[in-house]
Amino acid sequence: MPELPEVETVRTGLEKAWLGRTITKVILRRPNLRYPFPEDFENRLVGQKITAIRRRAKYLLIDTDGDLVFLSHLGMSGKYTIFDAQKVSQYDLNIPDSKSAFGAMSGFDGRHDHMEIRFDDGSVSVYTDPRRFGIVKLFHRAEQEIQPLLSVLGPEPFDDWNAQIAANRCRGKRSPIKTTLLDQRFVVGVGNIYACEALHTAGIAPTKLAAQLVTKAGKPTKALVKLVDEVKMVLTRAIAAGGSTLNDFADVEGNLGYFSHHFTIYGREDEPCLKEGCGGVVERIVQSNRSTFYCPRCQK
DNA sequence: CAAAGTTCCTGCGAGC
DNA sequence: TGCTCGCAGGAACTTT
Repeated sequence: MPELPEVETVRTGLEKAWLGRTITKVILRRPNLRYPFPEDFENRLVGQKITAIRRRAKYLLIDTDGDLVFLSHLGMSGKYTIFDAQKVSQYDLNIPDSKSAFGAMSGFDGRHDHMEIRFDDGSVSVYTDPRRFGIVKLFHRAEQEIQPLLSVLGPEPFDDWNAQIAANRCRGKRSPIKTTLLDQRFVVGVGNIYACEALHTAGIAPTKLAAQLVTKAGKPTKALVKLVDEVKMVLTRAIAAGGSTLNDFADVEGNLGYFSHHFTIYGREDEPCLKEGCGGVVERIVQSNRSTFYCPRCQK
């Protein structure tokens, strides 16, 4: 569940469950996700009190009072499920650490519950990730600047990004604009779904070359100005939708997924374009090995 | 067959 | 012409 809006929703949920709490135990049920878990990960976290939950791009950055930063990326299928103390009391936590006590959760058998974090208030958070594309790192706060994963990132869409900055990046670029949107050096947080959505709303063909959205003078075209605006809009709306589903976050069901009811183009191949008066039919193409959904009629 | 993400490798074109 | 550099596109990771 991992584009910026979903990560931001998770961030808010974790803030609610973790902030001010102290970690009493960490259990890992396998040696790695995408990368090996950090050296001595469990012991270093025990006794640490959570002082902030931040987000950078699609990364969650959890600060502790011992000046550690616990970095968590959800990959494609990672999620956290929060069990409060009352819920936890329904489970037997004294079973061997190698086995998840939360097997009944989310319809899974617990096989993919790779990490368990217990807190001093009796709550337990379980990280589940079937595909294991997720990432976990642990470093000192002072080392954050030199983290390779973070140092390559481009601007946050809301804080540091505008049409001129986008134009500077698009200038001379021979990649399609869809591919460019997915490039986290161009702008962070946009993934396959919201890239499709923003291009549709902005009326721009995903195959259009990035360079075509910049004038000879290096200024953004009207289309690029609109696109930058639509990216921010679609992300804002999705965050708002996520915020409204936050109650579900603490639910044992843990069904915090994409806010798919709001998609106007993604996943709608062969269905009618929803743009007012367009009458086109949604097509699916593949760009850089990713599906792109668009309307050939209203996206030029 | 496809899937919401990211890194790494290869191959190609531009330029010296 | 030949080599190097940088960029663009694709494969790979994994399970359902």
